[in-house]
Order: sequence, then structure tokens, then C-alpha cells
Amino acid sequence: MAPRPQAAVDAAFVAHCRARGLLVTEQRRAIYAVLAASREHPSAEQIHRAVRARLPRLSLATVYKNLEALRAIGAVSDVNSLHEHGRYEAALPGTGVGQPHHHLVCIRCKRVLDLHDRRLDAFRLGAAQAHGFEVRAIRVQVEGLCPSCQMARPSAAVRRSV
Amino acid sequence: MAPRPQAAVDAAFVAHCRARGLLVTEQRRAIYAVLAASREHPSAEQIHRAVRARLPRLSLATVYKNLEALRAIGAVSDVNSLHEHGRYEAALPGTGVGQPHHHLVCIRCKRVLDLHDRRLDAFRLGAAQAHGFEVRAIRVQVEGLCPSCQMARPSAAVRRSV
DNA sequence: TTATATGCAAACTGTTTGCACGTAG
DNA sequence: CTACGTGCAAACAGTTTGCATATAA
Repeated sequence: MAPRPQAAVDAAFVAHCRARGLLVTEQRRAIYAVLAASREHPSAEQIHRAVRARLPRLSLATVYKNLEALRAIGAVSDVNSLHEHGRYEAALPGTGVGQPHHHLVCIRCKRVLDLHDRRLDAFRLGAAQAHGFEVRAIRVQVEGLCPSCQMARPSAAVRRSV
Repeated sequence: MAPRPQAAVDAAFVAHCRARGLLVTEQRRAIYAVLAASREHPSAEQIHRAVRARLPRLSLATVYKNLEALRAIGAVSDVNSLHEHGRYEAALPGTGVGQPHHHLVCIRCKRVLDLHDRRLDAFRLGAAQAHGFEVRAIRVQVEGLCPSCQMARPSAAVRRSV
């Protein structure tokens, strides 16, 4: 929470890259700097646009490659980590799937299960109101490993992804 | 929750379509039937594949058009409703963005704000364990209208989207 | 009969990949 | 010096759109 001076953030970033074996390039630092300075959860294209102000030759492909590289070393996380492609469910009251419920998602096989839990439904507002939001829905997504994926030994990629 | 006989679900679906002015086609019923019968939160392509077993000429475009039409009348909802495109955030401990936190998303302008709320962090397990999941993270996404979007009068599209 | 839905193919958008060149260490 | 990173362009995947044909009501 306490916003650190950007120089300190940059130093920590550089150290983290070195420790994990990534080269430290100007592009990489600039991309991270944009992310660290933003509260906007920007998309790859927004990052590209922002960094381009300083490095006009930066390519979008480099942004993507870096986001992936930084995610792999834990310096960046994706806000909507899972199932980036549309997933749907029946919602008609009467189908038995209409009630409010939450989701249990397996970070390995990407399965999504419904989760019915009274405690989770209990929420209402709170800090959201401080931001002036008019709350319409609360969606809880529990991420973890499903039983069958616990069997298979976790790959390095998965182990570091959460 | 109580899984209704599929005939009853189909009847309710047909009635809902008629009430909202949508024609009742075989494709539409089949698409909905697949969704209502599934606990898998399928993607458009999975739905397409499943329905094709019965209606081999069904096109993928029709699946997409129907998912949108059904979403508009509230018969279907998307599991990952918002920002289907990648959104990132700095995660390096020390940047001030590393701590566990949740997201407040505006369903209209799609802005994503961080939400820090001790009560939300309080969760741990619960029903998830019943499913045998090894829980790694809990992500709470509060959806609503941000202050500036409350000003602008809601469009019909937005009003029905939650 | 007529408004709506379907199927196909082409267009679009976001993301990924291959490769020649550049640069950090 | 050498491995890794960058930029470009082409390839891809998921989704959307335009239009002629088919069909529900």
C-alpha cells in the first residue's frame, strides 16, 4: 500500500530480474515501471501505449513477451488469470443454476465448478462503498488444484503461477 | 440446485423466449439444453461441438449469436463477464501491490480498482474442501457502477447485464 | 406473410511465433 | 563473445459481421 519511491521499486525489480536470470533491459524496466505506477490494471495495449511515450520503438510483441517473462518470475500477475476466453452458464431461474453462487477453478486444468457456500453469500458492500461504487454483484473465485490435478505432480509453470 | 427434469427446463426456456420476443428454434433450444445440463461452464466452441452431435449443420456463428441473445434476455450469463482481455498488475513484493487484495470492477466503463478489505481476506476454505480442492487463492471481484458511471444514465445494454 | 434466425465466408482483434539483428553481462 | 532480448511481419485463435436463404409464428 505505502507507495514506495519509484527508484526503490526499480532497484527491487532489477535485483529480482538478476536473481531469476533475466537480463535487465530498458524496455523491461519501462514496462514494469508503468505497471508499478498504475492502479489501472492496464491491458497489454495500454502498457504499450504508455511505454511508447518514452521508448517509441517498443513493439507490442515485446510487451507480450515481457508480460509473460515477468509473470513467470512472479513480478507481474494477471488480474483475470484464468479462462480468458468466454465461458458461459445457464442462468434461467428454474434451471437450478440461477441462484447466486461462486466458482471454484482449477489453476491447472482450468475446470470451473460451481461453489455454493452461504458464508460467501453473506457479503454485502463494505470497502466498496468507500469508493462510491453502487454494488451489483459479488463474485468469489476460489483458485486451487482439483483432486485429479493434485495427483499429477505440479509442473514448475503451475507451481509458480499462484 | 435441485436438478429439474430436462423437459421442464426446456419448457421454462421456451416460455422465457416467447415472453421476451425471441423465436424458438431448434438450435436455440439445443444450445440452451447443453448449457443447462452442464456443470462445466463451457466455452462457445465446446457448446458448438456438443450441440453438433445432434445438429451437425450448426455453425459457430450461430452459437455466438445465441449466447449473446440469451444473455440479453437473462437466460445465460458469462462466467468471466468482464474484461475478457488480459489485464495485468505489478506483483513484486515491495512495490506496494504485492499484498493480497481484491478487485472492484465497473460493469460499465470496465475500470478495475484494487479493493483492500480485511473482511474479505478472512476467508479460508469451507465448501471448497468438500470438493477436494487444494485452495491456493481466493479472488473476490465486486461488480458495480463507479461514481462517474452512476451519473450517466444506464443504457439498456448495461441495465440488463447484471 | 414477414420479421427473425441460420449458415457461410470474410473481416477484425488480441495474442503468439519465427527470424534477423542488437545488446546486456 | 554469446545468450538472451528486441522489432518486425506473418501466423493464429476467438469473436463479430454482412448477406442470402430458411423458418417460426
